Amino acid sequence: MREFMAVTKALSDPNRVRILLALRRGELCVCQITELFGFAPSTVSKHLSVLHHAGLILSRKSERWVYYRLPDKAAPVAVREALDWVHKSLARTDEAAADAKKLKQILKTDLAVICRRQKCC
Amino acid sequence: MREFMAVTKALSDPNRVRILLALRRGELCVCQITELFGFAPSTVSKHLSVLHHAGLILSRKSERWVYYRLPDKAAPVAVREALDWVHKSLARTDEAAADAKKLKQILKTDLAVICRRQKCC
DNA sequence: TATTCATTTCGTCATTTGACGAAATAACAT
DNA sequence: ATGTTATTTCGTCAAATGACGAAATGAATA
Repeated sequence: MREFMAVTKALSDPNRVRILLALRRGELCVCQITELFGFAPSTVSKHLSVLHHAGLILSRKSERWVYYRLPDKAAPVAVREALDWVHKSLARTDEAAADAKKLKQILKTDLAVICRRQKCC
Repeated sequence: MREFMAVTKALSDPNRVRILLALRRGELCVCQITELFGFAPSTVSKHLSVLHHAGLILSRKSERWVYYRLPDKAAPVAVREALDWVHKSLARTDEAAADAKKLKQILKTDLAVICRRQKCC
């Protein structure tokens, strides 16, 4: 029950759900997600922490960056079913399409450039 | 997306999830659920309203009482999958068992008696 | 060793949430 | 009609949530 509620609470914020959808195509680092949403890095980090704590995403550190990704088949059943449900319900929505489009542009740009962009202004 | 978030927000409170589990065996009226949880009737009513708004439960009025129940197969796919996920994940937990046990006692008692019990003390 | 930099943690603030009791509502009983 | 009663709505309050910026962390680089 505790774990289940961690998942439902994680899914109860639309921006966290957007993150799960954005990760569909593969892992992303924090600054890419920050760029996609236009939030402060600390805000994105907190959302990622909630998702991670619920087991809905995994993390990996490489060079300067922390990458987050969806778990593989080995994930607990409850987690896998939750993710399937999210994707089946929302993958074809306008919101997911808009995010996917913006993400495509972000992925064309060098990581270091994106990260530095968030400091100024 | 709006509807999906209505469902996830409804599922993000443990007491609302408990209500969904309690309805597994069949419809219940508000005062039976109130008796089961020990909350104020207004609190239970609010929870039921959130679940109803998300499409996770249906209501029916009969005599003095309002009965709530889980939707049938005709429910939207997103709703049905959410309910399946909840039940598959939690039906066998200790919490669900404890509620089911208490509910069994409540169902033995006359409705009018249960409702009146909530007024006093 | 010191610096840089991506990320996280912490403190603050406005908003939302979940609890309650009191009052309103609506259906039934007298 | 009047009163009873189950449920809902409303207003209030404490606690949780989500946003931010500032400061801390920790790994890579100079």
